[in-house]
Amino acid sequence: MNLPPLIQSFVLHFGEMGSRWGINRTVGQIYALLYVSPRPLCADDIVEALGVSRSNVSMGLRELQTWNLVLLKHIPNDRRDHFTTPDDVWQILRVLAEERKKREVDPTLSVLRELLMQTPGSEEEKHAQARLAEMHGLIERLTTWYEDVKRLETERLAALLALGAKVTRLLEAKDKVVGLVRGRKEA
Amino acid sequence: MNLPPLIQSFVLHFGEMGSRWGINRTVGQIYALLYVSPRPLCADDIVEALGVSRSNVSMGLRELQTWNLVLLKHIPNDRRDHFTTPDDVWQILRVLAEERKKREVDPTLSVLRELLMQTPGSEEEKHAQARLAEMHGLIERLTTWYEDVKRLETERLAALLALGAKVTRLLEAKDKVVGLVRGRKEA
DNA sequence: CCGTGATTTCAGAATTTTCTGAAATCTATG
DNA sequence: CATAGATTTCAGAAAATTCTGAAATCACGG
Repeated sequence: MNLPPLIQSFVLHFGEMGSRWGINRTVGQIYALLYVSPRPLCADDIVEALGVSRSNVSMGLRELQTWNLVLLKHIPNDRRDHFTTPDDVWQILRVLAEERKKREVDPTLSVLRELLMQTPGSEEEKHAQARLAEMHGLIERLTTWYEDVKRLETERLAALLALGAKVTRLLEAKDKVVGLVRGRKEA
Repeated sequence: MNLPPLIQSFVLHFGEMGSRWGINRTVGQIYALLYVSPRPLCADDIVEALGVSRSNVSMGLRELQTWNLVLLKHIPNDRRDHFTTPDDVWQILRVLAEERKKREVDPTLSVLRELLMQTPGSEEEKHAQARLAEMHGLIERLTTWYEDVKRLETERLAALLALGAKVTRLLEAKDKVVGLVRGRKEA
């Protein structure tokens, strides 16, 4: 690997981080490299930059494509495929959330649903099912919330984030208004 | 492994899922088992239930403890340590969020900060730094939002979740009110 | 402070994952 | 449709991780 020091540090860190997630070191490094690169890179550029085998890069790019984390760009008069990352970081966040949900949450949800359909054969299983129901309930709330907010445009989403816990003040205000209206009606 | 079928399915699924995260199969299984168990289990109970070695269970429990995902319970007149999971699923969610942040987000944030302090040595590094700044900005927004909402009591948090994207309507309403007030003042 | 049982440690075995190089396949062009 | 360059596949090598059993340590009651 022979990269400008700043870029190298970032790439190495991402590689390590990658292995703390499900993705392996090389995949993390490829992603990081593409992320900071000012222009799309072809597979050989990556081989050169990271010092790993051509086939490893091919597999890594493949995996990143299944994650929708890299895009294929064609450079005029060059037969080779070139790759970039989506350049809007919010877009990246969305993609990441979507993919992780698909891989980590959805399968669990469907197993839970299935197990909750079964008739428990003992007290032990009855208790287990109650616990599964709790977990299922929580995950379902989280995912419907996610389905909701993921539709927001970036700007609104950013506004929401910026507001943070202050939303609860809005909520309180709303409750008060609703309370007042109810009170008046009931009077 | 010799468990009631419903429990076994859950335990096995969690084991598989575990390896999609950073934790290994056994750790996932131990967690799942404790989660559905009606009473605290000791290490030997787990060995028996999962059919893995005693030392493996010891290491697994250790790891789960560093994640704050299992609690030690003492059973009167029994020298052995017994373990459970926190029983409120919201609590579990909080713990999980906190730990993942600590392990996956914080280190990245600090690397980014460090790299952003450096003086870029070339156009390439300059561009890279700009990208890092974008990433840093996004992550920072997300974490401050998280720091904010994690302080909410469960009930408020649930209310917020239930509201989902509808919060934006509240936001719009607020904007309108503020706008009116401003308009009046300026007039 | 000894003995008993619970727990942890740790070196190496077993397993899984990652990576490579050679061969196969694909694809645009003359 | 032959060729050359680009890309992918895949079997096995290399590396990393997980798991085990034996030994060490710990901790409590007598």
